[in-house]
Amino acid sequence: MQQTKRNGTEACKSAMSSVKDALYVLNGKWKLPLIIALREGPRRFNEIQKELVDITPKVLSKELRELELNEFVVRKVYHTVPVTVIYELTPYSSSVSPIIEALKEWGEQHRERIVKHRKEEPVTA
Amino acid sequence: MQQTKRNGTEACKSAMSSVKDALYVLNGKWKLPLIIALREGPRRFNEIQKELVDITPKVLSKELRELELNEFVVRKVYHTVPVTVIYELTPYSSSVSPIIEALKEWGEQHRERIVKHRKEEPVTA
DNA sequence: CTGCATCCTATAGGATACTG
DNA sequence: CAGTATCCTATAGGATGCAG
Repeated sequence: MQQTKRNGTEACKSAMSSVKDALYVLNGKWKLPLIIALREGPRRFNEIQKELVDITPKVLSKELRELELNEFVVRKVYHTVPVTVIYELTPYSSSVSPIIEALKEWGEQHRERIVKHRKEEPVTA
Repeated sequence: MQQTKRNGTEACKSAMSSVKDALYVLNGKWKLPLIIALREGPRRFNEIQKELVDITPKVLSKELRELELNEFVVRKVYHTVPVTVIYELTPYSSSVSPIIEALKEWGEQHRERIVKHRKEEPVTA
């Protein structure tokens, strides 16, 4: 089976669809930051909201539900008065650590790169 | 400096903001798949469109412009008739490879996990 | 405290048709 | 061939207020 035309190779197609799957599950602005926050330990709704700074309760609630569905997070309810709800990571959630590390490394380096570029340029206007 | 309350640690905050930076640049459905496609070699607009299957010219055009801005891609124009335009990856683009690899690995494993779960469950309704 | 209900805006992304 | 123009929908995400 020869590859005369410049079609995508099988390896490429496979990589593409796996990456798409991953992006589909981890999409959005908050999923990964949320997991990062919970890596510090189990947290209550309000605590999480404070750590993520700009997230509204509605969005946080939705994100937590989606993370629960994908089995990254478990929700534990304690029948105190008033009720206490604790969110904590599952063991499965640690499977995304390599992704988080890669993004973290890259984000740091990219930021440095941007800053350096700015310095090399004359002041604009 | 003691950590009595359950505030986010500095390490956590730093990780979170780096990851956010990365997500900001690599956001959307197509950026990473596009880079994966171009790893096979330089491509013309229409060739890329075919490989990404479902992308429309408008969206492809926009994504390519953004990748160019972030210096992942260069656009080369050849003044043939009709004009030929080639997109190719820059050396800098390879800095995202660890991210792509991590997502690819995880996407594969996650898919397997889902399939296995399905098998273990009785048929729904 | 832990969210949900409601309303709203902005953006992503798609369909279709068209131009140099 | 390599896009642009126009129009459209769906979704993300935010603001505010309220309920158990």
